[in-house]
Amino acid sequence: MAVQRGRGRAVPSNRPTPADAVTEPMPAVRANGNGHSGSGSGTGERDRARAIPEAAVARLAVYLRVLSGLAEQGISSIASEELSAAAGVNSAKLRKDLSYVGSYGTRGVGYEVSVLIEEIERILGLTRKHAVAVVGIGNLGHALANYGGFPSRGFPVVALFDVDDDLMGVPVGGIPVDHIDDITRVCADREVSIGVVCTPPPAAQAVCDRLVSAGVRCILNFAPVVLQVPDDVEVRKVDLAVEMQVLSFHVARRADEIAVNGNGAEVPGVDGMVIRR
Amino acid sequence: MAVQRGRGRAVPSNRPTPADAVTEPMPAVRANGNGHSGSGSGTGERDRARAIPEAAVARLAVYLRVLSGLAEQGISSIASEELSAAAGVNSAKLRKDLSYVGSYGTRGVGYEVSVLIEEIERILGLTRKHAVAVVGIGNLGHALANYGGFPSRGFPVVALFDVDDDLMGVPVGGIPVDHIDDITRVCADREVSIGVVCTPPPAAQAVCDRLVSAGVRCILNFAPVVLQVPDDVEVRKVDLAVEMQVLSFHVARRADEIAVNGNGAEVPGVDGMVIRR
DNA sequence: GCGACTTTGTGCCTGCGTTCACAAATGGAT
DNA sequence: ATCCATTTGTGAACGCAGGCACAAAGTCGC
Repeated sequence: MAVQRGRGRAVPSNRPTPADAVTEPMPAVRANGNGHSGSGSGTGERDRARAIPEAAVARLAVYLRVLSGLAEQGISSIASEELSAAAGVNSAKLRKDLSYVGSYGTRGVGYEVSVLIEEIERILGLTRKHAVAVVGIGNLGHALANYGGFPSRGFPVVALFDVDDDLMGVPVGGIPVDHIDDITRVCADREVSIGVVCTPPPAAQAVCDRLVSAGVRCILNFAPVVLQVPDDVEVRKVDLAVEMQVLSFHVARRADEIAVNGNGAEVPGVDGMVIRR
Repeated sequence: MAVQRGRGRAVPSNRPTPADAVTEPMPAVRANGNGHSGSGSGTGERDRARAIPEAAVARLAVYLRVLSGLAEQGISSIASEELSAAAGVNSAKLRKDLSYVGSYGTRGVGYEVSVLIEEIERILGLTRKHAVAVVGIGNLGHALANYGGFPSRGFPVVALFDVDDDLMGVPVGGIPVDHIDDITRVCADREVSIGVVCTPPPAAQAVCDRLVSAGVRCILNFAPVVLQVPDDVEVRKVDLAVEMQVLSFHVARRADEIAVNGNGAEVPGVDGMVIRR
């Protein structure tokens, strides 16, 4: 998509760069004030180089999907430039991301699709299946239970929970709904490793607590509340209202800019990106 | 953890400060948050205070929800410390985020809930409603059409589209489904400003293109593909598979850590990346 | 009216993630 | 066998975001 960012930096950046910054050895106590949500993890300690940036992990998942598509098309080899375009990222970033996984490219040639798929799956822990439990079988819960994208990617939905007596035993997407009170037993029996919270906001924290005490250590939260969990539990949050509001912000910003530009002299020297339309 | 980070700063290297370095504070032109579509943009332009970091915008939406809850409980005033705890962030970060909105706090007291709600809504552009169109009325589309969280927050769903003839005219969540071929007319009539893509992957790009040519400038994409759009269109992506895979990564990492710790012998020197399997 | 106390707003520092740019590695051509 | 074209892998620079700590600013009690 275009965006010719050709000569990005106009003018040989003066900016002498105060290189002097001989910053001290740096104590590096690595506090980690926590701050769950997001990477949480941290827990510095002897974390050594193992650290793959959270953002990179998310992109690896995207690369993986693109690669799967390529494999289906019978493409067996690809260069970073092309792969990065398909994934919508900068090629240098792609190469660096892949370097976290290992060195599986061939200079002058590119990467072998099958190898990359294998290695990324290994890093993402997709070599084994992760049983998923969905809690809260409302609109969204229904949709997720029926969502084909999960099982096909190694995330079989093995349990559904709710409190509504009318739902008990009713199969949704092939799985009968269990009562939330049985969550501990059922999760243990079916070896659930990921819990998905789709309950109304007021119930979310309680449900989360029960999942945690049932041994679930990874939670995907769709409820618009901030879940409090122990340090060893990983929470990812998908908040539709927030997504919409961020879009709303951009609508508003855009409207403002148009108002400004429409009025008067446009600032010169703008590097493209004018937006007007 | 603990790690009392008491009086940390031990004599910071007294940088002589080469006066020249008077580099402006630089507001930073914040454009297009969502990854791709780089558009590095040139360094700060004269972009008044309108530059709010994307991450801060997302958090403002969270604060807003918390504040709404407080208002319902009849709480009229709150300090940053308490509000930040409820939102799950550091209090300094909260104050900084709010400072992007303006100075509406009272030192020694805190913030008035109603004022904050009003100002955040203003910044996020929530003072006017944003009509939403959902394309692809499958499991997820159904769920979204019925999702009560949207209308109640200023995002009325006003149109539904699909290609399935059996769905035409069928009301879902009170709105009859229209054919995708009518998208331009319907979107114009109902002044749709946000499009939500819930189609199968192969159809997503085409649907996106049609939304764009229908004048929609903000898109929320649930399809697992990277949408290509013009620079003036804002796309946010929610990718369930990626979320799951990130969780999977953490499951794997955790398992490794336990294995390593349990074993003891940690490979020395190796470039980290232990993981082997 | 004044001093003690509380809480905001923000300058500064630190660290992370992104990008640049180039050396190293490899295949193919001569 | 050597050279050239190509593409990877990564050291280093850069810029943004996060967090601390403190001055400013306001409240409350006396």
